[in-house]
Amino acid sequence: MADVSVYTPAEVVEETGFSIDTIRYYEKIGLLVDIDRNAAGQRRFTPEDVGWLGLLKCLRDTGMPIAEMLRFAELVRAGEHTVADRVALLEEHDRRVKAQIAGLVERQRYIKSKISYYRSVR
Amino acid sequence: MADVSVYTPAEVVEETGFSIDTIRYYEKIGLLVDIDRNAAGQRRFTPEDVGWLGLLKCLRDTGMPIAEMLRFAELVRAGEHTVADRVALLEEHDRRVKAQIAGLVERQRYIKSKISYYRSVR
DNA sequence: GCTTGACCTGGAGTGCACTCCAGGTGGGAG
DNA sequence: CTCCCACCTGGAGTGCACTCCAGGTCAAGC
Repeated sequence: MADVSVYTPAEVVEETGFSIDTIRYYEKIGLLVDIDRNAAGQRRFTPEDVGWLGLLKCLRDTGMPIAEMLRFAELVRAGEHTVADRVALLEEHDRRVKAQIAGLVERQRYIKSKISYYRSVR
Repeated sequence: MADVSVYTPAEVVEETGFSIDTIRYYEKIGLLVDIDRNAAGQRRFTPEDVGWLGLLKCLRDTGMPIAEMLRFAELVRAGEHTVADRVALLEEHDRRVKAQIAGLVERQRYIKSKISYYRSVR
């Protein structure tokens, strides 16, 4: 029976929705550090790694550029004394997400009005 | 006194928020057709052109790929009998925008919870 | 009349975020 | 024992949507 607290690459792909190539890429650029390896050199992920990838996925899918995720990753690695900075970074991002949603809602109104217009002339 | 129903490239940039390079690029790939020229070969846009660019901006800013804007542009050019197809295309896009907003709202919750967590351990 | 600057063209270059590939290793199922 | 398959590496390639550049034209304000 497999150790449920260790994930193979395939399991992480399944779990996070990232492709294996993306995960390797993230490790290469330093978004992911200190990933365990088995004797054969294959990656073995902890639940913490999977959780971290989940957060990265959330940030990526809300439009955070990699450069900023990297800054965040460095804050996390730097230790507890950076918690305030992390909060600041996330709050800034949260504001951008809010603006993004507002913009989308606004534009959706325009699209809907266009649809109504087309319906009226059909 | 300038004719208010004719826009220079600079005015269109001001009006639409697109860069002049993007506008030329859109003309090159066929998102923009039959743009008037003055004697010197410079572009002169009509209010209709500006309106069309405004719609393109909305579609672009809600994530529609150029290939699909191109399909839409072709429908518009093909004439009145494509109105139903245009509605279908816009409705499909509208559903994607809706999903996008929902995803963003959901992820924003996660970001906010992360912020709360950091605040609690600070 | 001259300068300035907005505009033109074709084509090359950029930035981002992956994605793919060749060539190779190691371990478990049959 | 052999096959297969998941995995490995470094590095090249991709797709999208612009963005920039060199070299040139024209029109209007001073």
